[in-house]
Amino acid sequence: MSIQARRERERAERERLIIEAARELAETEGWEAVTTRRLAERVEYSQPVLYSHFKGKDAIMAAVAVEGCADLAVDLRAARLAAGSPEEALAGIADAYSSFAERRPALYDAIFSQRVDLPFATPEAPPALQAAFGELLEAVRPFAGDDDLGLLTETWWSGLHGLVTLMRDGRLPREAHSRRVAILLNRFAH
Amino acid sequence: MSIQARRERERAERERLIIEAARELAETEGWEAVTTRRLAERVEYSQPVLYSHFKGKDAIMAAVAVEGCADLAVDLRAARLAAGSPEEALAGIADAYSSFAERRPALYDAIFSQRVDLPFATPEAPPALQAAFGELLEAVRPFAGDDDLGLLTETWWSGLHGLVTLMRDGRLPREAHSRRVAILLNRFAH
DNA sequence: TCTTGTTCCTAGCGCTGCTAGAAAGATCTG
DNA sequence: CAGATCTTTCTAGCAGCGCTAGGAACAAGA
Repeated sequence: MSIQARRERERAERERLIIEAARELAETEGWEAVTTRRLAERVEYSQPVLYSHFKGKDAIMAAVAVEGCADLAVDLRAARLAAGSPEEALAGIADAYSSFAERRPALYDAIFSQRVDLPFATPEAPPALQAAFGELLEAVRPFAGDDDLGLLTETWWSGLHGLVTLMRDGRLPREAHSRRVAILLNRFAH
Repeated sequence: MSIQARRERERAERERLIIEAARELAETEGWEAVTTRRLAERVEYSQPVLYSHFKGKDAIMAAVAVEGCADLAVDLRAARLAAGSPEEALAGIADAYSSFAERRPALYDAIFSQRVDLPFATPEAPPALQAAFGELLEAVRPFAGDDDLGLLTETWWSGLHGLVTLMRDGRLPREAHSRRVAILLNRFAH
């Protein structure tokens, strides 16, 4: 019994090590630098070990994404709770969201941009993901009016996501970001 | 003189052939199927020939993107001109945009999602790109009010882009797309 | 101490984007 | 028409990728 337990503990530990190494490597050098070879070298095991933990590279990215999402949820929650009014809350969330995408682009990519098979808008979605979306939802709620809250939140979120990704890929000029966010806010928090 | 001219003409023809082959391959099998080897095989030349026309695979994708953008601009223009009112025009543009992204995902990706070095929000941006953005701009103009038209258009476009990409990557449920677009319209065309 | 079962690594497959250097072809000169 | 030149194009290969089969090394129970 105890032997089995120790083994499982060690396995779990190593899995954490892999995820952490992948996250670090992605955040410092970008996802294109995260290869199975470099990852294996970092955790000081051979490549095939990675495949005994994860189905493939995509699954590793998905794991990193889920973890990153928890961080995002924390940020969003803090921003929302620090606000003094619904308007402030929505603005704060928008800021926190932008800031997360700016500070941790690799994480943001893994969660929202890279093609990675994570269940999203379903009950099977990871709790961290649901938590993050829940924060957006609560911030939007005061402005729902007659609109469906879920759909409205998705639309607002899409706006933020679009602004953030288009800017980050050089398709929107960086310097006007906050003004664009302000416009979006104006249109959703009347 | 004439020899030189013929050579240049043939070169230009071959370049077109490459771009067309890349677009076709991408549209039928996705960008991950567009490899330099398969592309070379399609145009019935060896790989190195591709590199005498383009700096690399990214440059080929950029060329396809620019062409695709011209198509998009045509679609948007048609939608705008067919409308009977500013509200209809904006809704029509949104529809045409969504439809383009849905019908030609590879093209949409090359233009707006893939990391490809195209100058965007600058005077050096390809005319096709400026034309497409111009259509959005004209559709948004009637609703600008006190907002800066350029920034407002960018924000509106970001909303559309977010909706489209998040849906396409499975992060938003497909079936409610039109309702989300309607919400976005409501918020921008009051 | 030997056998069993698990864990892990070495080596390799088929692919990628890209390029050096040789071969082949077209063009101009004697 | 023959030979030299210059351009174009191809063959072959590099270093890297994600991923995996098969055997070596190790730990556990008899």
